Amino acid sequence: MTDVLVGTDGRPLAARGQRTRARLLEAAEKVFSELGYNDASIVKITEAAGVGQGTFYLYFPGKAEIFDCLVRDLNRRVRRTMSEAAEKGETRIQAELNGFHAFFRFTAEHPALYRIIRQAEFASPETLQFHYDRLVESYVAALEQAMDVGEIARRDPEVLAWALMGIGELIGMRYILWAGRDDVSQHVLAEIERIIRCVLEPREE
Amino acid sequence: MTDVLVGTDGRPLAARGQRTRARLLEAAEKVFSELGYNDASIVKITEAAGVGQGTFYLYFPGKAEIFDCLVRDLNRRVRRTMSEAAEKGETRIQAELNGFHAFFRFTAEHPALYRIIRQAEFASPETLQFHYDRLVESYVAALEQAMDVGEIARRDPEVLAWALMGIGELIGMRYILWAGRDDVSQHVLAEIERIIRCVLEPREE
Amino acid sequence: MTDVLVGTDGRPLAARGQRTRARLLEAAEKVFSELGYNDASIVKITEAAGVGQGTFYLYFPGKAEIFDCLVRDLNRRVRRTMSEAAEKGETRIQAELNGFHAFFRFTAEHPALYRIIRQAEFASPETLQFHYDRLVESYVAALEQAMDVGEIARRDPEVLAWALMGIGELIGMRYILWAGRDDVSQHVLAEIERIIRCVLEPREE
Amino acid sequence: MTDVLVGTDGRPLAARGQRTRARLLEAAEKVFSELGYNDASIVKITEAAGVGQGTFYLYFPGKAEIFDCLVRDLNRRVRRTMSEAAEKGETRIQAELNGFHAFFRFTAEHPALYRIIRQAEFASPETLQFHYDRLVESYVAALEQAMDVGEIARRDPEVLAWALMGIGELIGMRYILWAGRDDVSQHVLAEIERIIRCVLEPREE
DNA sequence: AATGAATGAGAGTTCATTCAT
DNA sequence: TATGAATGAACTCTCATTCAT
Repeated sequence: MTDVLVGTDGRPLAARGQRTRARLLEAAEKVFSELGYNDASIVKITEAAGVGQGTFYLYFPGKAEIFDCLVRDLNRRVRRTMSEAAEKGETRIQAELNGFHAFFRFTAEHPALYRIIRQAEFASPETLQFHYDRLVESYVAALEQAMDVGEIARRDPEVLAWALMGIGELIGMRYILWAGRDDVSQHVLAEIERIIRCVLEPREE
Repeated sequence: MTDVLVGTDGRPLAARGQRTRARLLEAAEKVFSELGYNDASIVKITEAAGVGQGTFYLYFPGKAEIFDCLVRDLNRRVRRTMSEAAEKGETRIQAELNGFHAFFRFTAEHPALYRIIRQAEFASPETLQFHYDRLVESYVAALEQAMDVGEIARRDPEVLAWALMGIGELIGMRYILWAGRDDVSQHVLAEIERIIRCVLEPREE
Repeated sequence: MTDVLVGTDGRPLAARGQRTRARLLEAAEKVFSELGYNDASIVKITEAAGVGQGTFYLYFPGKAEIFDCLVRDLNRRVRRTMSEAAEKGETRIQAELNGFHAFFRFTAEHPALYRIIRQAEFASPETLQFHYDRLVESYVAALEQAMDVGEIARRDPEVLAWALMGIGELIGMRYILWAGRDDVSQHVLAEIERIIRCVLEPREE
Repeated sequence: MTDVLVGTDGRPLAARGQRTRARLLEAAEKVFSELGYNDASIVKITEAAGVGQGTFYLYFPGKAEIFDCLVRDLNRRVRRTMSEAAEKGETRIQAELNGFHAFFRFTAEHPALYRIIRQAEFASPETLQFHYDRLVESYVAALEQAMDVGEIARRDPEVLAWALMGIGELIGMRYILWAGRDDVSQHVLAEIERIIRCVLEPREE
């Protein structure tokens, strides 16, 4: 049930058009993640994609729109990756830990997600909110379910979701992006696990 | 024991000069926080400060430098605010909770800190790291001390510090910045407190 | 066997591009010669060429480069003009005199060459040297040949070349540029001829 | 019979003022000769002179005026130097040769003369003409006198003067300025002497 | 479906000059 | 007599976007 792809003029894209569009998106991820939103330029994207400057505007109305498109795409992928990893967890807590780990690996493979997102604040605020909101949505659904069956402590699931995302985000930033690593170390992973367990495990209070 | 302020030419500033420099910094905070690093321009800053364009360059070599200056300034202030609040806590955990709350209030008063920092990734990466590193430093010192006296659970203090900062950052972003509020609600504050307590309280494992 | 013209991006120019480039060069000659290197500005050049400001940078990386290009172009033309004129001389001395005269006429038609060159000292020293060196080169070749066959007095051809150029330069400046004339008067031409003859004619010493 | 020095306001200068003015002129010669007219700036001149920016305008109405003043000053000095050297010549031709040599030495000591003059074309055209005209004047007087007594060949003294200046100018530029030397080599000097002799010596034609 | 030449608003920056002190 | 903070016009250059081909 994939949406049908259309060009700027609203008409659906033939096979060739779809390929060009895909090339542009791929180039955009590369350029945006290397240069950031502002220093990325249409020329650089089209050059990286190997198409003419004007061609860009056949597929995207402008810089902001291809950026949005890219972020939504990355968001979809990170959520799919996380939920797939979570499904393999036997307990709900294990599932969350798996999701966390999947998030770190995705971050390592797509530094773009980070680098881009963090400057979307002004470039495209709705997109930034969209990104976080969708992640929270996924989290909340899983957390509520686990709370209902008593596998994790009962709290406001939304606040909890934002807190967990915050942990993931700064740990990923510090120990993957800035460390230039492919994954967080076993040590950090273990520490994170202990923290997450403390937060989630039900306990007599 | 304040550093002596100097102009671009290296000469110390007279009273009038110091006032102008302060006006520029104030204007810069406003402009950067409203428009973001990239859309902020020297003209806009000087207009907001009510000085001529050329005047800017008597005090700062360029946009990047006034940005750095501003971030360092805000960083100093947020850390001071947090540690002052922490000092009033009777237990160490209470101290951390106070610090968190102070952080939220500072965020509400200086949305600039957030909005600006989050997009410094490309504009001024060292400044971004400087900001987080100094915050972590402060955290780590306090956490280690508390661990030593057994007031909080023993963990890797650095990982813990990043995790706590992550929580503070996204909660502040969601419940203050995006909510346009002056403080987080009692409810959110209470939830956060429970989470922080879980993370910090020593327990038999 | 003309070099293929390329734009700033390194790609060869289509017909339309070549026309625009030529318009810019023509405009640059006009603007540079009227205003001088320093007071000439890209805006003025593009206005004179009837193109947008940005267009300039599709063809030249900057002011210095279009200047260089122009000087090299003029240099090529003045040397061609001089050597064509020289070829019609029956004796070698007559050839040199013809060359001189051609130089004066060229000067009258392209005051730019003068006005521009004389202030390239700081703006573009290599270009200044290039101009004189190539002229000297042409002179030296001709003078050496004539010395070999004994048609002119034997001397250090390089020193002689610089001396002759000096004569041509200041005479052209004084009696054409400053006089605002199309050519030097018969009288001045005759005087110059006598001087040149003295310098070149072989004599028993 | 020195002119009385006045400030911008027209009032004559006291001893202190004269010293400041002299310091400014000295600094200007240095800055102009190193940087050229256009890249020289008032700030640089006042810094080099060790005075405040505003002080400049107490002595000179602007950049163009101090430039003029400097050129006139240098012109006076080069002419004095040349005529003093010439006076020591026993024959008139020897006198001219001495003058030439003095000119080369002056050039070596004051590269400013050259570097500055060559770009005065647009910055201050009258000053450029003034410079050459005064030099020609000196030449013409000497040449006419020598022609009258038959020591040198009779020609149009003005054309001859310009030709001689041209020789001196380009030789000086090439063999002193560009060569970065203190004087022209013996070889070049000898060659120049032969050329000058050819031009000046009376001969049966 | 694709091109790339052309545009012009707006960016950061410099500097001759003024003027209150 | 001397200062240096302040100015603003003008500069070079970039880039998202348009449009004729």
